[in-house]
Amino acid sequence: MSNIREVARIAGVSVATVSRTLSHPDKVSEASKKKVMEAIEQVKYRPNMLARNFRSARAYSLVVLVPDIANPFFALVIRSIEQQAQKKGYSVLLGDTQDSHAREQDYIRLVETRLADGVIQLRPQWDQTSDQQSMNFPYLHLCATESTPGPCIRVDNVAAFKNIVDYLISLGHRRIGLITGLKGNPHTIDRLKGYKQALSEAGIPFDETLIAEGEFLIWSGVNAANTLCKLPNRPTAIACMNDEMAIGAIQAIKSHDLKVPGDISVTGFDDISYSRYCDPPLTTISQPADDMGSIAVDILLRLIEGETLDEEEHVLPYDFIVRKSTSVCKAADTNSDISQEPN
Amino acid sequence: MSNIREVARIAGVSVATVSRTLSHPDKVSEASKKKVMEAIEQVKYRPNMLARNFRSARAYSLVVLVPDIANPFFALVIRSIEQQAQKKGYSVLLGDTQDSHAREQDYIRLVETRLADGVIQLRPQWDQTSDQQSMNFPYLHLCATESTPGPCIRVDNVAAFKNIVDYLISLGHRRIGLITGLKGNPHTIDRLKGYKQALSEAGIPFDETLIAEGEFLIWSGVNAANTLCKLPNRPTAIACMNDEMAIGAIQAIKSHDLKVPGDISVTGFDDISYSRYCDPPLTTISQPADDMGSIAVDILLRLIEGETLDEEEHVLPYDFIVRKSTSVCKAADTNSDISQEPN
DNA sequence: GGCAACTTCGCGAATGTTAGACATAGTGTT
DNA sequence: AACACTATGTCTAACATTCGCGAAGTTGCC
Repeated sequence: MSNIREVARIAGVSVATVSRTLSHPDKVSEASKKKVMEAIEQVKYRPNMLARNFRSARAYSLVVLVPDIANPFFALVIRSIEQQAQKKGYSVLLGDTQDSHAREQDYIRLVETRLADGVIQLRPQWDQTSDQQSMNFPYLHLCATESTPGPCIRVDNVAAFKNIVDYLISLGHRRIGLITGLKGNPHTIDRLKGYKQALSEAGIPFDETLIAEGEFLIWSGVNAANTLCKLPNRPTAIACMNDEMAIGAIQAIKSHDLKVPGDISVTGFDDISYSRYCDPPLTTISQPADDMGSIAVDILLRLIEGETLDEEEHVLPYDFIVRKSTSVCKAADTNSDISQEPN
Repeated sequence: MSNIREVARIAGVSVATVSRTLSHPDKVSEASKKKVMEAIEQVKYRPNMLARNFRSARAYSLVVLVPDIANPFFALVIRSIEQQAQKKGYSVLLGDTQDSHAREQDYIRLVETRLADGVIQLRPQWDQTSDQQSMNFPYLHLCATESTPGPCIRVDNVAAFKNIVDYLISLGHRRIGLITGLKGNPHTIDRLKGYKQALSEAGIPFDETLIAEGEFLIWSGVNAANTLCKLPNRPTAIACMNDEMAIGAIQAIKSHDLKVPGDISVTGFDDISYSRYCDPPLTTISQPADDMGSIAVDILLRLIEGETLDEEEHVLPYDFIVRKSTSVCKAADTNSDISQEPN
């Protein structure tokens, strides 16, 4: 396999000139450049990037840690990360951790051993104490929450979820079920906060029995919705903490011979592509997946370059999307304790 | 940052012993190993893998080329690839090409420049002539078709699709619509072949007007199904070349005030997770995504090790999954030219 | 013509690791 | 005491590239 020396020999220049031609073309005369390019063409030379990276002590690659690539929202974000990274000359090392701490550590070791320059973490930070002190390398939380320490990008989950519940209340709903993620998950915590804020502002008492725990997966939405449907006084609306659970919930509700939204309104979160095409199409929150990915790469590269950020936290806007899975509460008059003011 | 020399100094052994401890532990006494490990712990030494890879002329990474990571079937396969690769000590470089030839070439260059050891290609091979002669490095087609050259893994798309259409015919359907992928796509070609085989065996003439072209994306399923529903003599069943188009088709059919499967049966292909939860749940073909991924990694690693394969083509089994989106053809008696024999 | 400033390029060092050749010391076996 | 074996050290080479330094050449200006 041809190397830089052979190219230099054929082009009749020094090894350094070949190197400069490829890495700093502005420092080489046109004549030399031409000779070098011809020699490269002739022997089909491809620079050995392993050597280049070794010499420059940079891997030009990023690790993306994701709990599950099969989650369509994560897939969208990663698609955007990959695109922006490639544009900037970086590769993406995919780390699907399946929520395993050990697997995550394996990928972090890639940075410690110089095989990657930084990490974009898509899993939210569960416990504040554990990791961050040891993360003395470029490390960025995407899909972060209010409690995330260090550099992060996020949407305002509290406000977004409050937005949804406000809307359900404006439709006359008073008994609003909630399908959460796992209890300790920061997204669960933030969105639950939004739910409670909306209820509290409307003067609706919080009712523990209307809360069902899920795991952000379709089947867990099915189970949780089944529980809620069997309540003696079942809710007239169910807000789900993501679209997948909402899709599962819709199926479960239908299996009880109830109509969506006629008997129970349902909402999601994320706006995955299936939300638009399920029956009925889902009212949900859209997060700016593309922007999140590209901004994350830009910020991480600045960290890699050694810049210090003016502000660690970047909060991006979300969209509230009303589709057909929500409607006015038919049983509104039975909850007559509060006057409703639709807008 | 600490290097191997410093560890050797602190442990009071030679550099060679440290290297041996980490790379060939069986050649080092327990006592030395202990000293070395303690020194490593003390200075938080992490071997510089850039140097190791450079020295061994191996990147220990694989490129996975995928047309679109947001396709849930591809996401499943990649999840499996990543898992198996990590188990074998390899990293996965994600290359989402969005069907761009240029982006694909960029990733192939990673192998030419030694930053990756091999490629797993999830896009099927469109034109036989273009690439393969230049692929003189470990290169493996996953999701391949009958016409794929070189090492490949696939299911029998022809037989699988014939299986679906056979089933529809056994339910009494005679006018069976087809929503394809793009015309030149090898998956389209293979599955169309299966469709035609099934019709031909049943003595049903092929009707060009029942074929609608899609792009394997939800919205294209919507458009194609709209076209088929507006036909003067519309089909009683629609076979779709993947689940996403089937999900779109179901929505479109419902928007024409038709029932699925009452008026039109619908089938998919891939068995993505939403197929089980859409309304009605989808009759479809399940491909062994996990096996495909792990087998692909195993084979590619053998190619990287320089082995020659006994057989280049690996055909894996598929499952035919009957759910609720298909039913007996109500209009069967109007197609009375052929006696039906359900099984 | 002389000098400064700039451009272009070659030389040699340096990067961290591993492998191989070989020597040495220690241990246990015959 | 001779031998085999293991564990370890020493030393050198190798990997392909980049970078700092300085030499050589070119241009511009007075």
